[in-house]
Amino acid sequence: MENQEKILECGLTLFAERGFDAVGVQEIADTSGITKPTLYYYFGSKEGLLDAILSTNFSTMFARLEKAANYQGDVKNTLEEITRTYFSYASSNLTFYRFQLSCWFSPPQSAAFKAIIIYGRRQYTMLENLFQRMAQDHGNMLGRHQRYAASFLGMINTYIGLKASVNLELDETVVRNTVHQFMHGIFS
Amino acid sequence: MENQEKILECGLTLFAERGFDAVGVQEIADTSGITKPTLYYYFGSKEGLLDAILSTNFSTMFARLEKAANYQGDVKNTLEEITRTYFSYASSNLTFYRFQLSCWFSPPQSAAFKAIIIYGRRQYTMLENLFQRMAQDHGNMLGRHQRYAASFLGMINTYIGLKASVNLELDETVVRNTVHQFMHGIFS
DNA sequence: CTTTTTATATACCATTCGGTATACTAAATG
DNA sequence: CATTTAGTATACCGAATGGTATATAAAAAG
Repeated sequence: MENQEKILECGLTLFAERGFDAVGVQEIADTSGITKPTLYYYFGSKEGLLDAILSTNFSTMFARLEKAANYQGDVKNTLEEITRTYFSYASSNLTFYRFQLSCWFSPPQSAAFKAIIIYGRRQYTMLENLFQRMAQDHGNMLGRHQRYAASFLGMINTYIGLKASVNLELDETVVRNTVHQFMHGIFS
Repeated sequence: MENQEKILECGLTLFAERGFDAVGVQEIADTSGITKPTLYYYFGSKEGLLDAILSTNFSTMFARLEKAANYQGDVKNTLEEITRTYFSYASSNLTFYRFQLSCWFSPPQSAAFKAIIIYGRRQYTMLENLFQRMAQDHGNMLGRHQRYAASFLGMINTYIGLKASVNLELDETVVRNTVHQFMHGIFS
């Protein structure tokens, strides 16, 4: 494997285990089998490495999500497809997904939060736009797209958390239950 | 204010702003208007200070929660009372509540996570016991207390998150909606 | 009154931190 | 062949890290 990829992979692993601030650049270099100047050659700084880790991993996630968010009139179906995509991506990229969540919940002035905020906003924007399109067909959803986006993503992340903490298998039943429960919260 | 309390307060503020690892002991001492040996006299280590911050703040939260978790046959009422307690505590102790959440989502080998794990477990245990008592009256809840506890707390934290991100007022309506939505997820 | 205990500060420790100046090598480019 | 460019390593930097040995002052206890 190329040195650059090796650094990205080891960086993610170490950050996900102990956190961005607790891992030193030296340790990342040692684990990757390279030296510090090589790391700085590719990523410029420790935060540059974090940015690169988030950027590369999120790009594949967003690619899948944007396909799933293709609303054509069927609310339930679209929300299920998005939920399925989140569950599937989180299941097969659990290290990254958990790390990304830890960044999102990090203190507001921490490096981890500052680095992830654009990707968090991008998820919200995608979901808000989706709920706005849905509201054109369902008047009772109007003007609530922000809350829908936030609570929908919160619910998805709750169930992804259940996978780790209670060994919940994120199968098709859970997908349907999640969306069913969310829509009941909306339409009643 | 006593030096000890001052350190606890400044420590919480700084940790909540930038994270446990990113804040140095020296800065906490300076902000508190004391010197490092004084901090080490009271708390022994940086992690000792973190433990003390969590311990003192959680003790009041658990005191309120355990009163609220007094199930006497009315599921809806009890869950609403717990939700109300969480919302109320989080609203009036937002700095601590957000910091506590950031610790809970921290990487598994980080100091922050190791320090908070016993309080996280205690919340789950309290909720699991509650759902187990409820299952004695409602057979269809049997054997699911772990998932109920995790998803209930997840839903509560999602709505507390909405307060910060979308300015959602956590009033009585939200309390009832949260429990209604959660129970619909259970009973259908 | 002496002694112990509590609470505080000065000054220091070794180690690690993120980051870099410099040199070297191999491959591509002219 | 000469030169540039990409990639890598040695050896170093000042600053900050968590933590402490020691001294001191006041108060409590004998």
